[in-house]
Amino acid sequence: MAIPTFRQLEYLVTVVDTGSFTRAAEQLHVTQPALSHQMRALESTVGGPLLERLPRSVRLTPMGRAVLPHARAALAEAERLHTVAQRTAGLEGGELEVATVYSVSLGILPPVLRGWRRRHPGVRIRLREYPHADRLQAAMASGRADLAIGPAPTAWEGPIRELGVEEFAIVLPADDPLADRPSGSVALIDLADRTWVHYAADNGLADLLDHVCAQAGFRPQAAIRAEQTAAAPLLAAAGLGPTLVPANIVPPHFDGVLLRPDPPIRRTLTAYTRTRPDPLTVAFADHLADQVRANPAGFPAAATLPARTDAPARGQNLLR
Amino acid sequence: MAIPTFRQLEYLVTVVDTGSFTRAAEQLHVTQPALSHQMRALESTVGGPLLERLPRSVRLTPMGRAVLPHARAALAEAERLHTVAQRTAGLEGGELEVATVYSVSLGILPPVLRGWRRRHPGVRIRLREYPHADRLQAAMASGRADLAIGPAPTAWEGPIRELGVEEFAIVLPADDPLADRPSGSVALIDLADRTWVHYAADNGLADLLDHVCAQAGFRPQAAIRAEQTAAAPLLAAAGLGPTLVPANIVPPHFDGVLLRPDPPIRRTLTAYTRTRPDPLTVAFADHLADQVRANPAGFPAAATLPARTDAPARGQNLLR
DNA sequence: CCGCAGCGATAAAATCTGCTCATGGCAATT
DNA sequence: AATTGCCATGAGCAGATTTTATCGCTGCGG
Repeated sequence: MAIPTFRQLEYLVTVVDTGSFTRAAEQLHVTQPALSHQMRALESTVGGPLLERLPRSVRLTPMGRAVLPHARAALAEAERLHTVAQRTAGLEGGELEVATVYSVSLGILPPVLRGWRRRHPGVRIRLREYPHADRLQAAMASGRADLAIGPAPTAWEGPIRELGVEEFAIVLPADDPLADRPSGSVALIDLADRTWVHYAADNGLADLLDHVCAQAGFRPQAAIRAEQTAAAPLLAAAGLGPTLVPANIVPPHFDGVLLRPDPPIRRTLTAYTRTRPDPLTVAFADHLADQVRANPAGFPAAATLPARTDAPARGQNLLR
Repeated sequence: MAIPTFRQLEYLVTVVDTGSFTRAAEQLHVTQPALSHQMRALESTVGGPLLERLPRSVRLTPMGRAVLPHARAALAEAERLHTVAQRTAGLEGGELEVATVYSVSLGILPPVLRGWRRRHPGVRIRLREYPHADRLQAAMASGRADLAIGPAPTAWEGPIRELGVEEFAIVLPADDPLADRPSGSVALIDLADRTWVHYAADNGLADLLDHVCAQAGFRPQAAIRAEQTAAAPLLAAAGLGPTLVPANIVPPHFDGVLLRPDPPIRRTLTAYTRTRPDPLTVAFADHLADQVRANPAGFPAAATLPARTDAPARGQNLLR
């Protein structure tokens, strides 16, 4: 089955709309014989005459009348195709798939997404969350998202963009003996005999907590292992034990206390892709980097952090 | 603006559906480089990458995801276009525009259309009626319909197909002194002193009546000029005066009398087109000729003629 | 009636497009 | 390390599309 060309369909529609081969050829900036040829070719393709050539006009045959609306529709879809491509290239449309770890989607991402939505209301973001940076990296490697945001990947060959440093805090209840230290900081070793609000085994923060405590010379005993990252600071403030969280995921109206670990605990955040990213992904990464630079992921000023709920369900479309 | 080709869109869709360039190329019976080239060309046309090439798979970019549904839709329309063309060529679809004179649409055409509909239920007929054969011919010459049915056109260069002869009858009321002639015929001159049920000036039957009466040696006085062709036999049966009608337009349950004019008055009916007609028009004309040959437009057997109403409005879609 | 304008079809030449074959580079698997 | 899987790129060729030139037909106006 030979298929018509968009060119032929465009010729047909223009001949019908102008009422003549000659005027259609002018309008389309081709010569009349080219148009005549292509009309013949189209008629051969569909298996019958579409136009009756009258001395001073043309007229659709029954087959022509049946075919014309579909010719128009196909051309309209091609036009739409072009329009959505342009809109995506111009950051006015399209959908971006972003993958990240739980803590990032609680911390730095919400204000970033808010800013993005304000500037590019036509672009949708689809977010996928992973509990552990390793799983994020594996998903990204296997083609799961357009852009990953999280701790720097290991042995990654594609483009990596450094966003900044995420700073961690110790959370204690307000009435803890260490809560009102003038320095506002605490050495991990001073919490060695505490039972901790730890994290579920598959959460990357569990590894991090174990690692920094090991470096301080002790192994943290778990009072509870939080399944949801956002629950950890709340449980710690409630007195179940200290916990370690990225400072910027802590809610503003928080009845616990944040102390700086001494020495400080930081983690570099990056945005990375497999290959040279497409324009929309580049634009989003630029926006992300600008926002994080303007609002470093350190200790919160209370006024800058909005109220939070639990992490959104996986794959949920956050915007629009 | 460069436009994509259907081929390129087909390539895109197949790559996405098969998940690989190589398998898509196999499925489409082209080589992989051809496909690779065309994908590159398509991406250049739309202004950005549509596919991310992973080591063992491909993945749509945001722009690719935006574009894909429109690619599918355009291909679907091309397929529909082909389908409707085929259906029209196979007499299963399409719409035919038929032009005729009032008397034909009362007489020979209804059973023809009924038969056509039974055999080709998917084909629609659009009927246009004209009061006079000259107007029918003029309309046809100016491109008004696909096919004309009526008296043979004068000085016509296009294809003409003879259908047969339409026979005329004199209509009188049942109690007319001439009503029960054993011969069942009457010479026009015997009605010379009557006032007639004539036709409106623009009706071709007016010319015909005047012409045949002039040949018989008199000029018919009009008691009334019927605007609707179908009204004439009814008015004559009601006693307003004799009239002359194509025999086959007379209703079956008719309380008037039909007499054969002596000598007989006949008119050749034809189907004609401007140029060599398209397959659907040919098929309809064939059907028409067959039907008229099987049921000549002469004096009716009462059982074969259905009840009738007034002529349908112009341009009304008769079927479906 | 004739000349001219309007209009689409056809042929030949020029140009463009789409495909194949050959090959290279990279990643994954054995 | 060798092999397989997979896409990209370049060169060449055949077919498709367009342009230029011309013809034939119809309609219009003088």
